Amino acid sequence: MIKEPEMKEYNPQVLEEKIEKFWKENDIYNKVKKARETGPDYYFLDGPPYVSGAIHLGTAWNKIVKDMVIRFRSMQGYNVRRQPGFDMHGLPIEVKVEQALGLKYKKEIEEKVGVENFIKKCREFALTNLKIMTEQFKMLGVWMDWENPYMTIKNEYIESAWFTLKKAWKKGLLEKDQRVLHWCPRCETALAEHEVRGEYKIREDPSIYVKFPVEGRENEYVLIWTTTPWTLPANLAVTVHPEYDYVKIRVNLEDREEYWIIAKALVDKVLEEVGMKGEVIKEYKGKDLEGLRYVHPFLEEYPRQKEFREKYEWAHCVILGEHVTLGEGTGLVHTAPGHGEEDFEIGKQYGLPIYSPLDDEGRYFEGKWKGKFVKDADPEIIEYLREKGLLLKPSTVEHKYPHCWRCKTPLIFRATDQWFLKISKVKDKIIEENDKNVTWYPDWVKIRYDNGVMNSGDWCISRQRYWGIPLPIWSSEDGEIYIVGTFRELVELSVAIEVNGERIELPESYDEKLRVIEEKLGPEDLHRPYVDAFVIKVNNKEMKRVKDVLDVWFDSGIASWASLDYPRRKDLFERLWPADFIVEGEDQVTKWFYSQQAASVVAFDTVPYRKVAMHGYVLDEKGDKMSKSLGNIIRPEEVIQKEGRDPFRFYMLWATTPWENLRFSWKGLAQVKRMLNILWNVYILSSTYMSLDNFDPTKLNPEELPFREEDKWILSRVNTLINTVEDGLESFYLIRATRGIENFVIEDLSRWYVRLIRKRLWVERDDPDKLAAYWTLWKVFDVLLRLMAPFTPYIAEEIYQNLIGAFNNKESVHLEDWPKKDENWVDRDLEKEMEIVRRIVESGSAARQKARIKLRYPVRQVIVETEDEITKKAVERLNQLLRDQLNAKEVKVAKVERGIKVKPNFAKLGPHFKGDAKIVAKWINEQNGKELYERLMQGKLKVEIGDKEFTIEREHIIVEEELPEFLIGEEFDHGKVFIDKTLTRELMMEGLAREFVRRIQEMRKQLDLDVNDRIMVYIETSDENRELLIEMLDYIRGETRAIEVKFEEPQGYTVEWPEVEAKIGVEKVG
RNA sequence: GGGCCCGUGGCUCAGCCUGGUCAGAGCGCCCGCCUGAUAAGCGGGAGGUCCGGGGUUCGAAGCCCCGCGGGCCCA
Repeated sequence: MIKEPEMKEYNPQVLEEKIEKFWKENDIYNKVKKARETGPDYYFLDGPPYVSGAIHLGTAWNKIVKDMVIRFRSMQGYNVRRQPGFDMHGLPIEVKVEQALGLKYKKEIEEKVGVENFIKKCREFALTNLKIMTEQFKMLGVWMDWENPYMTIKNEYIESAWFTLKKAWKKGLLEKDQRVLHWCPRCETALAEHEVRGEYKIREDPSIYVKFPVEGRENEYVLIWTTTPWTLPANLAVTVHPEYDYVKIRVNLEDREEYWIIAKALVDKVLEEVGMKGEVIKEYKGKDLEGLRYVHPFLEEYPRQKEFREKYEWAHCVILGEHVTLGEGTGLVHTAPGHGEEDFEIGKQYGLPIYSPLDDEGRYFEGKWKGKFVKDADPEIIEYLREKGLLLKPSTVEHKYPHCWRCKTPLIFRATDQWFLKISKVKDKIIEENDKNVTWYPDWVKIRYDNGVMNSGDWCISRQRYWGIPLPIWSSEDGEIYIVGTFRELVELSVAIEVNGERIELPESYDEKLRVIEEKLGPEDLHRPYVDAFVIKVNNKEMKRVKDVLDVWFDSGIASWASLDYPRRKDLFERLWPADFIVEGEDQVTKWFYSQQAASVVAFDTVPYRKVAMHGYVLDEKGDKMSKSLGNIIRPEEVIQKEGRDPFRFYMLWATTPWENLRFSWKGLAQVKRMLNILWNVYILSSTYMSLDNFDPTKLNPEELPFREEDKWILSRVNTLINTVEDGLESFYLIRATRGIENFVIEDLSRWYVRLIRKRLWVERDDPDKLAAYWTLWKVFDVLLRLMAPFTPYIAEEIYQNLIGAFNNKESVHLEDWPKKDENWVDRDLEKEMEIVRRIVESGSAARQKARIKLRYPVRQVIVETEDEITKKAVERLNQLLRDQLNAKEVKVAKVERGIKVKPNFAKLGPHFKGDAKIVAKWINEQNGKELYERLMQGKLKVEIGDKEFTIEREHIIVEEELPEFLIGEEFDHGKVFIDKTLTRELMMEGLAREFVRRIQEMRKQLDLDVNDRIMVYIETSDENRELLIEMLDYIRGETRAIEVKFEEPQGYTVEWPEVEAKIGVEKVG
């Protein structure tokens, strides 16, 4: 049974709390899951947010999208896997914990607190943040398995990573290699490409030109330029482009002449910068310079350089490289293979040593500046070069320089030993598999993605840190390695464990071993330092673990199978993998979308998801990023507290096409809230009447109900809406779904349908006409609430509970099936006609306004003038509706006869007839306008006026249409609408009666009477009014639920109404 | 420097794929209406070089090219 609604006003916060409670008490979430258990599987994979501790609008947007998709698919009947995930390892947490423990250097982790304690703190920190974030997500109404999230720190998960790496190893895709990488001297670890992305910041560095003396030639130099003087001790060559032109120039110094070798194109620029003059004396091609030897500036200071000079053929020589550009510098590039990517590559080609005299903290470990941090060495090196006379005009330059994404320390390039996944070998496979199996939303993201894949190199997966998945790589003294795939394998292969420097031999049998291990190391925990303790024996060689941990991006990259606990558990993987759908922000295109495909192709030779969608960023109202420094951060909690969860959710899916950035605007949110408020009002209206009449849709047979055209129309519209919403969701063009709903609620349902049926609802007794309207409203809600449930789960539930649930035998709207379009109700023509009718009503209202006739006063007729066939049909079929809405006694299609008024066009007459213009004008004014117009439309007209002959043309007159005075017209899309403003006595009577009714209603309201209360009405008014009203008393009684209307001294509640010259009294009866 | 995306009234955005009904909506502003959805609702009005410039076409906000500005990613 439909109850009178408890809350008359839409208050999201109160409503949402109530619904939360309802869901909780009745365990609706689990019932929804259970209801779909037998449906086809749908593997939704949550991209794991990093456990930073607080969600922001972007993360909220992300989860709202996901929740909507999950609810939608679930209603469609899928058994949706909805496990949330969290990314819990990695440097950010280490940095936070280091701060909390007051540690300044990496060393202190091992020396001061110990790895075990450190790991413990990291775990606690990650778990605490996970809890906080879970609560925040729940608060958004996101229905996921919060009790059972996947966590990258669990043993099962870690083992999954081991399994993957073992696969890579077996396929020859895991290699140790020396590589020049970004290195953070504070965190003392290498960083991968993707960790440096977006971390380039403007920074001021030295900019110097340095002269390298050419060996065996007096005063001759090759000229190089650098912004990292600290790399000069590691210089091993100078690279020139083989095809570019180079020159030797003679430069005059105070006491001598010098010869510099430099790129031809840069001569003027460099000379200007160093403030000298010179002349070209010789030209070369770059390739002619190959092999030219120079004297390294720090031969004495770095004895190793002397060794290199002797041992390597190409050391301290000019070499050739295609990567040289003429954008800046001298065209001769200082090359240090230990400190630059391209330097490294070209160095390898020429067989040069990879020299990098730095330790992990970025200090020289040998040479003149031994113990000095490189950036601190810069000024000293510059000064030293000056003393040696090798420096030219030092200055500084502002350029983009990469920084550590966690601690913001400037990074250095450094050659180190690292472990790599050889993605270069499977790149083509990634692109191919992606092409074959994955649908991208929107489709052009695929182009962006492919470009990203083609640009990426091998994946450096090792980090010299603690809080991460330990690399399962064990290595013997002579460098042989073995990759352990599971914990079981580790135990099986182990021969000893090392605890606190003490070696404990392990027994033979597996169970015995396990017992000893547990006794000495505690329960299984595949983190450091636990795993570091194992000594294994393979091929009769003892091996110890390589101390590195994994890049966190690898953690999330394996989520599609690791979250299923594969391979420790097989069934889920076999049933579900690959994932059906993932969706993340646009920064993930070359990150998570990529890391997953890369890891998956390595492990399984194919890609791990089928559909992938991308959304944008959340910006502030002005389009700026939200940041602490700008002070423009808006927290999700704040939004929810101020406006509510449903408005927030709907807004985020409504504000913009999902792949574009969303400018968060309170005004936009208010607009959405208003829409929901309107929906709420329609609900209040419906439920109030329905409860009063004990309406029960199950007791009616819709086939027997006398539906009016407007009923059929809104039922057609709501069925069409199913398509709109579904298409929007399927194509991830979410705004089409949300705007479709908004438009339906505001325009179709509230502004039009409710307006049309108002009077029918007010009728007493069980009028079939009223019941048809009830049933229609009810059906519209039945469909609409299901369509809205994924977007606004709370309000949909609240309305559903009262209006629908009891009759559908469902406990919650979220247990309902997604509605199916009922073609029987769809009537395209009717929808078109109604659209036209609305336009006609609008124009009719505008005409009324022009004529100053209030809607309360009926008009005799409305004439629609049109040539459009659909319009003609519409006026015919929807005639009653038009009459009601326009408050007209008759509405018809007809041609309005117009008079034609013709006036002389002086602007044309003057120049043409000169002095006679006035005579002609006078003549025109004397003619019958219509006749003259028609004759001129035929052609020119020769007339005699007085004794002269004139030729009059069409342009000499101005034609005005003259409407009958009683008509007021207004245009609409397909023609014109005319209001007949003739007022008859009958029309006056009706209008006046309605004026009185309105005022009596107003008084009922002031008295706070119930809809059912009966009243007595007393009217004191002018004789004319009384005379007009006397015939309308039945009508007035009916409208106001009055038992009697008397023209006598007002009694009871009495009000003066000067606008209608009346005093009215209202008295409640009974 | 490269790839992809975006640039429409004061504000937030549709429309662009499939060129042609005067370029749409909401908010804000101005003027009205309605009054048992009512601390709501409705109508009307003013307001736009559709980033700029070329081109294709009978016709371009829409298609193509070149710029400018913004975003993400890469270098």
